Amino acid sequence: MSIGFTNTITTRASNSVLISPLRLQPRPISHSQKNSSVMLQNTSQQSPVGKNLSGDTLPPPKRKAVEMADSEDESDVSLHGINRVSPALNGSKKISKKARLNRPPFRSKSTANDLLRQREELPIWTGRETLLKEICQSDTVVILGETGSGKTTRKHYTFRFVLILTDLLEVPQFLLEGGFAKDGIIACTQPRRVAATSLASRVAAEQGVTVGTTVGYAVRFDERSSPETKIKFLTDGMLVRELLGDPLLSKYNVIIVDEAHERTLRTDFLLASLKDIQKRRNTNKLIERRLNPLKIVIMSATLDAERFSQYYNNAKILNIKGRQHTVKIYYTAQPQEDFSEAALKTFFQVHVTQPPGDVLIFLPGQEEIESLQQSVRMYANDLPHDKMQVIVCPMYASLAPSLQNKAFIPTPPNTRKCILATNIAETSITIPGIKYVIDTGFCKEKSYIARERGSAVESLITQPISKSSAMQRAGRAGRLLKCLGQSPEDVDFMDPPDPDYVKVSLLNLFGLGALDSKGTITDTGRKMASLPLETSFARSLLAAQENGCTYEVLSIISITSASAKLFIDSSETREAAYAARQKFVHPSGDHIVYLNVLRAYRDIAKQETIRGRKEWCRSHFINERAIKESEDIMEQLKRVCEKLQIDWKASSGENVEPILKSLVRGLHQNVALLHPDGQYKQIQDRTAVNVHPGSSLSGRKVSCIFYEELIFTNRTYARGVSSIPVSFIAELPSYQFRAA
DNA sequence: GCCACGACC
Repeated sequence: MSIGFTNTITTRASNSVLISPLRLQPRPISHSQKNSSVMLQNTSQQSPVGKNLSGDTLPPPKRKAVEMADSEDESDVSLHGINRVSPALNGSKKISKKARLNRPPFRSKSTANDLLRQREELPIWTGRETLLKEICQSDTVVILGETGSGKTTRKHYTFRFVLILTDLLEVPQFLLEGGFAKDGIIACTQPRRVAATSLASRVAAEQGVTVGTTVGYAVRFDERSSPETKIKFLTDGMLVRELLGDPLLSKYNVIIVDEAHERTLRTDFLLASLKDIQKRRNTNKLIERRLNPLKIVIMSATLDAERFSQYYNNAKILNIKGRQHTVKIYYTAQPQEDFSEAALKTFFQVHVTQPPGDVLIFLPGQEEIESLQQSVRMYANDLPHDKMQVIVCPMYASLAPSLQNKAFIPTPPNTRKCILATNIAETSITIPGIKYVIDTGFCKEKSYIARERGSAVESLITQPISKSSAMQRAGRAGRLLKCLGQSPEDVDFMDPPDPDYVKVSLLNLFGLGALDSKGTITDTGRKMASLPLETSFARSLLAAQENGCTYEVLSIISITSASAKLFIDSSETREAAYAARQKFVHPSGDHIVYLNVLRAYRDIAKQETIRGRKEWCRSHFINERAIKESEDIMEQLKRVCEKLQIDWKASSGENVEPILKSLVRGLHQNVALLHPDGQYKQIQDRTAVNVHPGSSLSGRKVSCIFYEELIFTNRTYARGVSSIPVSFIAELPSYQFRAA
């Protein structure tokens, strides 16, 4: 194995196990490459799905099952067929350099007609009629894309790439072409924003329209749809939000729930709501009111399909077998100590030995991506001139959108794109032209551990549950009188949340004033549910309305709701950053610091150029992206406030008392008192908390603190901490619970 | 005297 750069990796290898040249093991996903087949078959009645998945022993198709020999050579591996430039290149393993250079940029070729021809070659097309017929006949259909023989997680990822991006993407278009959108919209929900937006662009291109016309999308802060929109991709959270305003989702004829197997609380809640809505809409009474029956299409990639089917009254399961070997996956022969280095080597091995095609590398996080990005660039520069160029595209959620887009830009001729992604791309990103996937295997393991740790933490778990049940209550309350007073225990979840957590969260909602003592939603609760915020901050905002400081509290909430951290923090710059931050400090603690930063930035923004703002942020170690995101959130919150007739302009000026009072109202459970032994103890259960060293209150002792969240590492740390007089908490319900 | 990552509204 000769890779010129192997010897030059020294620094990191010296203190880790030196990796001998990697033995690559290309493992096709499908166990039966040569004759992989397409099955579109109803399997729900007679045979359990599991049998079909476990091997090739599918029962003889009862209905219209279609089998098709795989006509594609294995080396033709374009997702969507996008990088299939000319038929001459198709399927040929060796592409001459000349041919590569002659490749036209594919964008000019990607007319809707070309795309249609490519689409028609997809396996799922052979089962198009069956699929439409089934959806026509049944209220609910479950589409299962099978994962092939082995079911390791890694294979699973790749499977999703292939099937969802090629075949399952056809489903909304079939429905459109099959007339399901004549007087209503076909919705397709996605768990992630980037999936919703990129799928919309892809389908728009295939339909030969621009995004926002027939094909559109809706995600937070970004909606591109119009009255003519027929296929709408949206995040599941967005659809839940629409539920609040339109409890029967009346403008939708079909709702496709993609990636249903991911089973977050949001999707579970959505699935339960859809089931309920379908029951209501598909009764005669409502048909009289001219509401179309609702069709539900569940797309799942796992054996969960059977459970989905049971949940929806034995809905039919359509089993799609697709070309599953269109992406090669490479593992290293042995587990690698230094996965970054292993990934680097593997990439260049692929690069110098394999035919054109882009490479996707999964890495655990931003840091690893940034470092690997540098390494790849460095080594790519040293490659002989007859090798392909390398373009490195980082891809992680907190990356600026413009930089993220780089990965979606078609790869120029004689070039290989190297996409470095976190598990943002794990499921449903549409990156055309990916041919090789290198999975360090690390991101999954890491996140698994994190999740275990997370689930041990009560406060982290109960939060989303409480939010969801608040919404659910609001959604139900909005429906009509008669649904009022339904308790969340009555909602027909596939897997009901742990009753203990439900109890805790209901108690919290009661403490926030969102529920009355009978468990009925209050006006306050209804308002809270219509704010796109955690329940705690939603309550803080309403308190701010009473206290006349909505502007300040909105600002603070916006900062804390942004995904990026406000302060840039790394061990090297920590001291400088600390010094720069001093000009924003306030004796009360972190929340007023946020406010001060935001105020300062807004002043700067008024007079400075974009470059000036950047420079200001840099010199103060402030993350401008966090500020921009928070200003986006603020704008959105302002609009919601206007709808709810909350005056967002009310300001308490320099008086911080009402601000802190409002914040602690929502965070009433996150309060700790200083005990004589010098430790802070939570008022609820008297367990000890420590102020996080990153907090401006670190090292100071004050009598009473409240905080945004607890982080459990070696010790229990409170982050986002402010000091308040003890008198502020006397009237808080949690304090009264404690006394009682 | 300090641990992530990712996702949604």
